[in-house]
Amino acid sequence: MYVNVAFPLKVPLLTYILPSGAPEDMRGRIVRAPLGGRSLAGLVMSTSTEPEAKLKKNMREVQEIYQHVMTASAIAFQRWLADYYLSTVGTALRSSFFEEISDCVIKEIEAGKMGASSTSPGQGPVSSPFLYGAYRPALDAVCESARLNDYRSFLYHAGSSGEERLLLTATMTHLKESIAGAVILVPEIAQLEFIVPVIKDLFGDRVCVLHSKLGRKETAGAIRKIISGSSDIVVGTRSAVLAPLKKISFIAVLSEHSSSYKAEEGLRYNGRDVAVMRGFYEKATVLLSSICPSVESVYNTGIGKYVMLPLITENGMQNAGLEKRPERPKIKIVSLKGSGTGIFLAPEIIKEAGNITAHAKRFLFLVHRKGYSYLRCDECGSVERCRTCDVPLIYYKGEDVLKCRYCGGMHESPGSCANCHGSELKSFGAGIDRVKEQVEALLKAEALVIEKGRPADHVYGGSSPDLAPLVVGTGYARGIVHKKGSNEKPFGAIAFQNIDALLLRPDFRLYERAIQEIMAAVQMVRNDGTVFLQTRMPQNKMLRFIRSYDFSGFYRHELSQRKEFNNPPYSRLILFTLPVRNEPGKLLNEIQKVTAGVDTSNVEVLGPVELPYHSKKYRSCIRVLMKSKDRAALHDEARVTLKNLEKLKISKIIVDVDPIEV
DNA sequence: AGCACGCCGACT
DNA sequence: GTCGGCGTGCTC
Repeated sequence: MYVNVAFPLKVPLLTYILPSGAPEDMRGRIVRAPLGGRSLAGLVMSTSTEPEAKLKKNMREVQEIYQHVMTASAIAFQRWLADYYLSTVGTALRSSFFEEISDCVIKEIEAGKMGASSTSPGQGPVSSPFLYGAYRPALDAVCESARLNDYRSFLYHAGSSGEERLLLTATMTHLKESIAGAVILVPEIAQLEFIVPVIKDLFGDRVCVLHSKLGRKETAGAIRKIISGSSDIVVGTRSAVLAPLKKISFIAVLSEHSSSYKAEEGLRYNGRDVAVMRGFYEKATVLLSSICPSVESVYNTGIGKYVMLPLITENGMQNAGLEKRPERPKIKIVSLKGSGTGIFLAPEIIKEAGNITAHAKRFLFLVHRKGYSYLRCDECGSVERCRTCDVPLIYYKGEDVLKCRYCGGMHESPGSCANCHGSELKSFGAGIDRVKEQVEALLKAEALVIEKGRPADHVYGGSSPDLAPLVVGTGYARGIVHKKGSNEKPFGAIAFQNIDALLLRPDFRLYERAIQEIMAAVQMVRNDGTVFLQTRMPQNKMLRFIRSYDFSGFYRHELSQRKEFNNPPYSRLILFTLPVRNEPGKLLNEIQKVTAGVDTSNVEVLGPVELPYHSKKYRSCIRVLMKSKDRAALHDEARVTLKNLEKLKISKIIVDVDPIEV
C-alpha cells in the first residue's frame, strides 16, 4: 500500500510506502513522514496499490500514523480550494489551520489523553421568541432546508444590521436541536462583539471564536476545542470558514458584500464564496445576508444558485406585535453644480449642521481625500504630479509639503510650476484638512478630525471625542465613532462632501461600492436624520436610485451595465501580478510572448501592462488580466499561463482569482 | 518550509 | 587563494 501525502508547503502530493500492519482507512489521517532531511506531519489525501514505476526506487516509508482529521468531503473541499485558487493542496492546508491541527493531534497522542469530550448544552434563548414571528416566511424557508440536510444557499437583503442578526439568531434558535456544526462569519473583528454574546447565550461552551488577531496559543486552543469535538459552533472572521469542523450543517455570512472577505495575501480566497462551496461539500444550509448585497449575489439569486428570501413585511411585523418599521433616514442629493471652485459645502448642508448641533446631535462630514488640496498652476493649469507614480500630489498645509498617496514619496512644497515655471500655485480641490477649515469658518465652531493614521489626541473642548458635535472624517470614522454596545445611532446627519470622488474612479464596481458605502452611512444616522450626497452631477442615474432606496432599480441597471461591458458576474477574472525590481522592458517582452500563446477563442487577455506598485522593495509591477464568460476555460488557460510565467523565473507571481480591485 | 547547491565580493 | 552572501531547486 502507498499513500499520497500533502504537506502544508508549496509542494505537490508525495507518495510514501505504508509499513505493513498499517490501517486500511488511511485517507484523511495525519502521518509523519521523512521529507528532505527532516520529518514532517502531512495529510493522507489518497491511497494507491501501484505507484508510478519511476518513483519506486527512492520512495521512503511513512514513520508514524495518527488519527483522522478530515472526512472525504473535507478532502474534496481542500482539493477544490487549491484548484479554484490556482494553488496547491499544501497551501490550502496551511490556510486551513493544518499546522495547528497536526501539532494538537501529535501532542495529545504523546500525552495519551485523546478522546471525545462531551458537549455541553447552552443556556437557552434569551431573546424574546415572539420577535421571530415577523421573520416567519424567511425563517421557515431556511429551517426547512436545514432539516432536509442538503446543500442550499439563501440571500437575505436586510433592512439593518440588527435585522441581519435577528434572522440569524431566530434561525439558530429554531434549529438548535438539529444543528451539528456551524460557522458564522462577520467581516471584521470589531463586529464579533455584537454577535458572539448572542450565540454564546444559545450554545454555551459549544461556541468558539476564531480570527486572525488571536495569538499562537489562543488559535491552538480554539483548534484543539474544535477537533476534539467540544466546540462545534465557530464564530469568526474570514479564516473561520476554514475551521476544521468534522461536520457542518449551517453556515452564515453576515454583511456578505464586504470586501474584507477577500484575502489579500497568501491564498487569496473570498470567505463568502468559500462559505458557499464548503456548504456545498458538507451538505449545509448557507445563509448570506447584507443590508446591501453584492451584485454577484443578487445575480446568483437570478440564476437560481441562491434563493432570495422574502423581506419582512410591515404586516408581519404588526402581527408579531412589533411597531411599524421606523422610517429610514432621508437621502438627499445636494448639487454643487455651478458653485465656485472654492466652495466645498453647500449652504443647505451648513445650515443643517448648525441646526443638528444646536439640538445636541452630531453631524459627520465624510471626505474621501486626505490632506489639504491639490496644487494647480494658475498660468498653465497643470496639477503637480508624482514623478514616479504620475498621480496628483497632495498638499499638506500644516507641514507645507507635497505627498504622493501611492508611493508615500515626499516633496518640498515647490515655489513654481514643474511644467511652465509659473509662480502662482493655487489650491485646487478639497481634502479633509481643507473641509475642516471651511466647516470651522462657516459654523464658527471647532470640528474633530478622525482619520486613519492620525492620532485621536485631539480632545474636543475638554470632553471626550465621543461627544464632539462636529466631526470631519474619512470612511474610517465609522469604526471609531460607534459607541460600544449601544443601539443608539451616533449621528443626526451625515454629509458625503464629494460623492463624485466615489463615482468617478475607473473601476467597474464603483457604483456598487458607492451604494454600499452610502448604506453603511445610513446605518449610522438616526431614523429622523438625513444623509446628504454632495455632487456636481445631480442627474446621475445611480444617485437617483440610491436617493429613493430603489434597490431593485439599482441592481437592474447595474446588471445591465455589467452585461453590456462583459464584466463580472457575466464574466470571471483572474489577475496575475508580477512585482519587478528594475527596468521591466525585457521582462515585459517575455511575458508578452507567454500571453500571446493563450487560446483566445474563449478567453480574453488584457496586458501585460506596467503599473506602479505599492512597495519599497519593488519599483513597479507587471499585470496580466484574464477574462472569460466560461469559468472552466478561464481556469484551464490561466493554469497554463501561470506555468509558463513560472518558467520565466524572473519574479514572484501573485495569483488573484476573482480579484476585487482591478 | 528547510536545507543543499552554486556563483560573485571582502578577508586571512 | 578561502569564507560567506542569499538567489534557485528539491524534497516521495
